[in-house]
Amino acid sequence: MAQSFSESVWVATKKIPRGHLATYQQIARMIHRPRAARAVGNALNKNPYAPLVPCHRVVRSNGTVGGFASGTKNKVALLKKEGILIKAGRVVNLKEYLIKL
DNA sequence: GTCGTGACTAGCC
DNA sequence: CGGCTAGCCACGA
Repeated sequence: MAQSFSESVWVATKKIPRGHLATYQQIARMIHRPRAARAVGNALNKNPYAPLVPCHRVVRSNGTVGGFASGTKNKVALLKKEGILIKAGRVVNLKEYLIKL
């Protein structure tokens, strides 16, 4: 499949199971670009699969939600709805929610 | 074809 | 512990 870097990002993000999270670095690693965490964020920002790609399940390696196009608060509320607790814009027990490769 | 920007990460002071 | 700098990749102008 001649998928572009961005497309690979969206595909990898879509694979995130409900109730689980992934870091930008993790996504970058999935697509064989462990140094492209920045590009991952850039791709998700422009993702044409808006509601299809759970970009809200992608957070920073630090556990902070980071920034989101539709408003971080909106994403935080959505994550909470999936059973993920957010505290002060940060994911609680991030390690427990992280997906396994 | 070159420059600048962005939802990042890791290292250094 | 906190802030800043450098490196990374892709895309738009």
